[in-house]
Amino acid sequence: MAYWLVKSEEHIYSIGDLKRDRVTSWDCIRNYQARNYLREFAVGDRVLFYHSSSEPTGIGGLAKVARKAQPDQTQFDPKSEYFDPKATKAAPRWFSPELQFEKLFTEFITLAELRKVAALKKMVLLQRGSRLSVQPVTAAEFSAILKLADA
DNA sequence: GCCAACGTTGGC
DNA sequence: GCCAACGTTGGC
Repeated sequence: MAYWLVKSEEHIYSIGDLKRDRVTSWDCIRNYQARNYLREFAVGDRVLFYHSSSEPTGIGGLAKVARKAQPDQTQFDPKSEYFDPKATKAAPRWFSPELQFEKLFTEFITLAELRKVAALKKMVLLQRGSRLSVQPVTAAEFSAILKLADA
């Protein structure tokens, strides 16, 4: 089983929204490295849900991969802001897995708190200038974060 | 709102 | 294939 972290701007789609929806298609990702990771998502993988552009920023809870990545439908829709004229149904460019709500942390874990944890020093999220919106997480990092969340 | 860091685009 | 210009992300 693999572990991941996905970022979402809180005001656009929050862990609370995922709790309400129960399941959502993780679409509109338009970055090749993130896309490559999304294609590695396997059913049952666990996902840390990170809020960016929030006050404070940090990890709000957990999700689980409910379905492996399928072609992201927004790339085919000329009316969508995420339309990609170079994508075709035969050769889709962008993919989206489905995420299922797992839990809301009772204690939101802020970025500042994450930075204080020695075991997380090498976490992708905490590296200088890390803007990637889909990131791999190691098993050790994942369990250190669960411990912080008391989950 | 600022701006550093990074990704993407496109001319050559 | 290089690289300058430009756009975006995201913390502060």
